[in-house]
Amino acid sequence: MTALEILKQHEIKKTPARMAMINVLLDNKYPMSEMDIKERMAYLYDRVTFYRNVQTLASAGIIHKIVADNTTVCYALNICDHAHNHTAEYAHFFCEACHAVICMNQIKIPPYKLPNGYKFVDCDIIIKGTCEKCNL
Amino acid sequence: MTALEILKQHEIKKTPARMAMINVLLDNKYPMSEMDIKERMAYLYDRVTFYRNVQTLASAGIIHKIVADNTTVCYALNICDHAHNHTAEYAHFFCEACHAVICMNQIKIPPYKLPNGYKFVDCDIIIKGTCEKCNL
DNA sequence: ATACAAATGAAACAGTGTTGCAAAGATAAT
DNA sequence: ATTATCTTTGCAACACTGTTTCATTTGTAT
Repeated sequence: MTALEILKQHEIKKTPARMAMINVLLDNKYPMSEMDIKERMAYLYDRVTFYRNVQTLASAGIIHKIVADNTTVCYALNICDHAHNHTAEYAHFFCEACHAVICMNQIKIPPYKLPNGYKFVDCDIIIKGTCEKCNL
Repeated sequence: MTALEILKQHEIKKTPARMAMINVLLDNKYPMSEMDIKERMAYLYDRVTFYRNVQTLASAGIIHKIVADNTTVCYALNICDHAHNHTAEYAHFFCEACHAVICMNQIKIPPYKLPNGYKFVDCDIIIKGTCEKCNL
């Protein structure tokens, strides 16, 4: 999937800022922070445009936001090799040592039973600890 | 449990700022944001002191931080009516309409199996939706 | 009462996310 | 091709969150 194909498939207009953003995310396997993305977008980067496109791409289902911690927010493409099911959701791992955010494909979000009157929309699971590399 | 008893039990020095903070949390059942707490602490409030005491009280196990969303962070006492087990952890519900953060005692965090090499420390589950009151 | 360590408050700063507005770019119709 | 329209962009300005530094104050044990 190229950035252009992704945009066309979701009927979102192709703009340089969006193309650059998606391409940066395509080039990296792991979820990236605003800073990570900014560093790789160079002159095409404007913070307001970035946040507006985060909104646009997220509500189109192209990317999702991962809040690992209130000071660590990452963005990742919704392309999962292992499933085409866009509604399936997964836990994320946050390494407290290197601050990497990693998608835990193995850990799916179960169907929680909320008390009467509550409506479920979404669920985020953040598992904190130390990652493979940091445990060596 | 009074604020003083809580501090003594954890061998944390009694100071006006800490007493006020714990008392505000004792008076409210639901997790509170910095703003919520500030509004109820009046002249005793200084932001730096607040954040330092969040650290102190959290690492002593008196309070815990709940990151409902990157722009919604709440703090709550670790007093659970239903259990003395401090290591047990629960999911939290975040109402997208009124932004209330509610402890879901019913939903415990299961023992997730991480891939080899990963070390588990902690886990946060945030369930998003709309609450009782907002669904009326 | 004193002495020492811990806690506080103020100023300054960095990062994140938003709003308003004018300019630029894309789209469609004539 | 030209105009009209709508979307997107980029900039300035702002609000909020969280941290660092440092001088001063306070708590507590003796």
